[in-house]
Amino acid sequence: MADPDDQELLAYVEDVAGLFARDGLPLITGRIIGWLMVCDPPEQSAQQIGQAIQASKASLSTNMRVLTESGFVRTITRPGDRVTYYRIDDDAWLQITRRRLAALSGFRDVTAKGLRLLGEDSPRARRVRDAHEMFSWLDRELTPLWDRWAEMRHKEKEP
Amino acid sequence: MADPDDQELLAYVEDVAGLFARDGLPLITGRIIGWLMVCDPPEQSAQQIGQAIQASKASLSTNMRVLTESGFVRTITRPGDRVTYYRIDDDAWLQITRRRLAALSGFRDVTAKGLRLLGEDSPRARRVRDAHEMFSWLDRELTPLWDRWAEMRHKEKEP
DNA sequence: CATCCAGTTCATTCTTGACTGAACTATATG
DNA sequence: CATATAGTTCAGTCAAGAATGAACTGGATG
Repeated sequence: MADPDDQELLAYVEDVAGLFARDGLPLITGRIIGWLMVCDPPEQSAQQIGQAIQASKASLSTNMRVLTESGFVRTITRPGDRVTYYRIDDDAWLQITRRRLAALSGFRDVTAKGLRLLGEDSPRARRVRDAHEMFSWLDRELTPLWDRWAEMRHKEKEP
Repeated sequence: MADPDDQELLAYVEDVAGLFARDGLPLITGRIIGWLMVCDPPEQSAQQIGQAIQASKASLSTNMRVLTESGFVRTITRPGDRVTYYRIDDDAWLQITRRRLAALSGFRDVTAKGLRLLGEDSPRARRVRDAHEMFSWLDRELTPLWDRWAEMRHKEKEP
């Protein structure tokens, strides 16, 4: 438990990668995130990551760029050291989740457009109208939802 | 507005298809849903759908099966008529959204597994632990969230 | 300056799965 | 019964994009 063997660790990394793969993300991207969640130390060079998950330098380069640009992974550099180290952002999962939920705004926008196209009150627009009401409601729920999370987190730190 | 021209309609169908494509769903699947949201009448045969969105009989057959099996589309049949008509389910978007949110339970399960692997209280598990707390909390929020939706909907019908 | 190596870029390979045509099954109609 | 057509199935085609090897860039070191 203090030191889980590599095989278990890698199996777990595959589990994490599987989560992302279901949403169409490349396996390697998911593996990197999975590895950065459990590796020791938390900071790893591209080479270390590549060895752990068996991926090429080129793949690492591409994927690390995507992950850092999207804010899920942070880079650590030291003067006099060409090597860049990567660490999962503390809020990576929060951000992933928030973005997934925020994507629902896209649905609401499309239903809104549909209403304009068919006429807000036309009988033909009923299907679009029903969906639009649901997405609008959900969107309004999301802000207070994340407010509650922030509040809860705040309380935990100062009990 | 009463009768939007075909070009606008098809452009809109592509918008809807785009929403689904972002999650890795085939374009045709999204087009079918999009078309069934705006078509007149709401019931359409596979042939009608195929003509509208320019897809083959074979594609229609496969996709209609997937969509009906997952409960997003309902079939309508009439005695003495070999043709099956399809209609979008009234709760299709609700179901799609609920399933998307429910998928977050998968994340929670994986973080739970991670904690068992690394040891709940070990410093090394901190990253997984933080994520697990967030997903657990979110999962607990979802039930009351959908309860509120049911309640709101109920009130609308009986003011 | 020469060397070494981290990291990037790009052309290429390869896998995956969406989509279709065509053959086939089954049901309604004259 | 013969015909026409709705719907299924399946082998084959094709495109998208994930992953890589190899060539290249640039900073650190002796």
